[in-house]
Amino acid sequence: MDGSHSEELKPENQASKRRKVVQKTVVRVKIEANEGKQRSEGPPSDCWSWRKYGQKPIKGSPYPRGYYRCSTSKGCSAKKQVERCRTDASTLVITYTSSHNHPGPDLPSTSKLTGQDSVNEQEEADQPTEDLPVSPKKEEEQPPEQQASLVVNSDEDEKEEEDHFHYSQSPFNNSQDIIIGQRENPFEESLDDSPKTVLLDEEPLSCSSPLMTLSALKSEENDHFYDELEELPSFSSFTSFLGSSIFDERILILPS
DNA sequence: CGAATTTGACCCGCGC
DNA sequence: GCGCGGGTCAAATTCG
Repeated sequence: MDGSHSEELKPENQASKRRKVVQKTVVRVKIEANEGKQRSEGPPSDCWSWRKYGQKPIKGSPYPRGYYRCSTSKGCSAKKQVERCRTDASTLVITYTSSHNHPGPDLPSTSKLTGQDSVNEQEEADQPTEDLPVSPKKEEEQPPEQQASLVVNSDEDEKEEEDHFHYSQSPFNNSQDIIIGQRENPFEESLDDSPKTVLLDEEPLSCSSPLMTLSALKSEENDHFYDELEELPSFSSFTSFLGSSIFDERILILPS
């Protein structure tokens, strides 16, 4: 009844899911320093709002994978996948797909940032449902050095996974270490009721942080840049700047 | 009442 | 050609 005509109703959606050459950013968040205290929750991602649109158990992993979509903007095709390392429950693996087509949730440029103009921020508002303006470009010519590192080969990382979090200190060539609000994982809610309350540094706070600025900037002016390389040398600074408890690893995955 | 979340079902790509 | 796994959508439910 519903599967008859429905197939022709969402051709694009399904097609979008196909293994096209979309770039993925894998962020590994090691949660351990906070232990026991701030187990509130909190998508370590950015301060954007994510709406969960699905969850599925992953083969070989005792933990399910959650699928989130950017709810800040309806036209935003930014997606995020949150899962736990099957070998290390303390390691949260977040995979970002696509990028945001709009500025932050509520901090477009209100902040003084670096004083410099953040560009006209948000020039999107053009392609609401259209394809991502930054995806279909030409990611076929990525520097080989990018995908050559550790990180997930797309399907062979399962065995490396264990070692990954170990030597997350990969060269700046392809990965930057950034620190973002670390906290328990969303899965906690399943085990615990998860009050979901802001205890200490909540997302909003992070937004004000330079990190947020980076993200926002990246989405706005580095839009095209982000889809090509996403090389944020500045991140390195942040690493040293915040480097302390947990470590974040941003890996750009470029399927050839 | 509205928005967000949850769960199930469906579909597609890939491997064997 | 069939099966498996992964990903997304849609409808229902729950919370604010």
